[in-house]
Amino acid sequence: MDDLADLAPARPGGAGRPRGDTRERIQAVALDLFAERGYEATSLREIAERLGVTKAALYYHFKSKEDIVRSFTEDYLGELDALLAWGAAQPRSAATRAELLTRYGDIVGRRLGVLRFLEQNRAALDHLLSEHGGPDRKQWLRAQFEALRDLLVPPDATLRDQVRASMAVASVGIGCMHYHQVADQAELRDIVLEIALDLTGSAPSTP
Amino acid sequence: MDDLADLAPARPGGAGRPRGDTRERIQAVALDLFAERGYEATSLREIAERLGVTKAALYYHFKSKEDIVRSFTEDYLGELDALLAWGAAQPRSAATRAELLTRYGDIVGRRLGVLRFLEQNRAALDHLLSEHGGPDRKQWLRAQFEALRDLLVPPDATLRDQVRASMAVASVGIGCMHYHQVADQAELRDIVLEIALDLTGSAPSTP
DNA sequence: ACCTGAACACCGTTCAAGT
DNA sequence: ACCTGAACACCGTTCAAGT
Repeated sequence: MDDLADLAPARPGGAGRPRGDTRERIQAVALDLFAERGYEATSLREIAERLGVTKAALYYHFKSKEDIVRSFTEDYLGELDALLAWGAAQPRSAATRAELLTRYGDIVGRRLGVLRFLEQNRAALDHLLSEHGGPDRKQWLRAQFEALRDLLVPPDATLRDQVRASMAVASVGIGCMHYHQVADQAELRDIVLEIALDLTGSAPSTP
Repeated sequence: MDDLADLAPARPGGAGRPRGDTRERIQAVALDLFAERGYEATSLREIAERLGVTKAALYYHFKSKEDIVRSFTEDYLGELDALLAWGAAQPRSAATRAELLTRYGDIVGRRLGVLRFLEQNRAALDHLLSEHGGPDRKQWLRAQFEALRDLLVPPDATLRDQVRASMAVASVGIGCMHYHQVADQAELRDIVLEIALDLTGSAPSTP
């Protein structure tokens, strides 16, 4: 049920296994509470109490509340950046579009917990992610969203095609997230990609 | 600007307008800040300072911070409830679907500021709107979203058709909101509705 | 290395008191 | 009716101190 398995601490100190798993437990509890009740509405006291430590103890593992968020979002954001870089280097063909949407679905599908957190905390995020990437990183998520959309349409696309490309991107994210509890995730992926490809297929109005 | 006290009654019977417009100014400033920086991240001190009053003054006009939110969301939520009630009483035809999506677009288009606030503050909202409607009103927005979706598909619809209907609803909201700055809003409405109707049109797989 | 206790300024909320 | 000043418990954060 948790997708935090791949969040290794990457702590220095040679070959010694860091026996304290407190850091990872903080991440797991925080992602859970932040996604469910919201980032601002969740206090560090709640997180600490759930783990049986004091508030101050959290500050040994993370330098701030925002830092906890970064620790489980940066991987996702990095993968998205990589996808955008790859897409920018490809020809703007139908095959590229299909590949972009498929890979995007993979990234999203692998980190549904993080995506749910992002969706639920949009307002808090612009303020949170200002460190990631450049300096003027307000509206970060939106910028990434639009970058992906722009790879799906020619630079001079009509408003109609832009909107349709936007909805293609949104379909993948919203579809995977909203239906994350369905049994057959492979079927869901097919459905979502069919919608997304429909929307980016040129076919202006011919039946 | 002198002292001749206006002993005006200040309460002309029925729904008397309080001559001070402080209440509405609070609403406007709050909606603005809540949508931009987020509900939790915006303090009452900021709102009060912008209006040149003290924090405590806000509590004369609203009984809590949440109450300010309710004051500008209840109209929108009421209209949605009315639409759902209307839809539930209609036959589940293609004409009804088109009408539902069109009316939904009208409601959304008329209150983009509120919708933007709702989208940006999803996490805070479940906690906020627990008063509205019944007692167990957690996940309120989601419940309304799914109710609208369910009016667009038969009760035994396939997963594919359910997902497509979800995306139809989402298209209207996201499309209107994401492209709220475009000049020709009528054109946008047509584009968004075309997408939504495409997605709810039965056409299983025939091109 | 890992954590605590006490302190800091700030938050939403209340309330007696002013006009 | 409309607003203020001071108080309340809580928040994120810091830091000297403990093991």
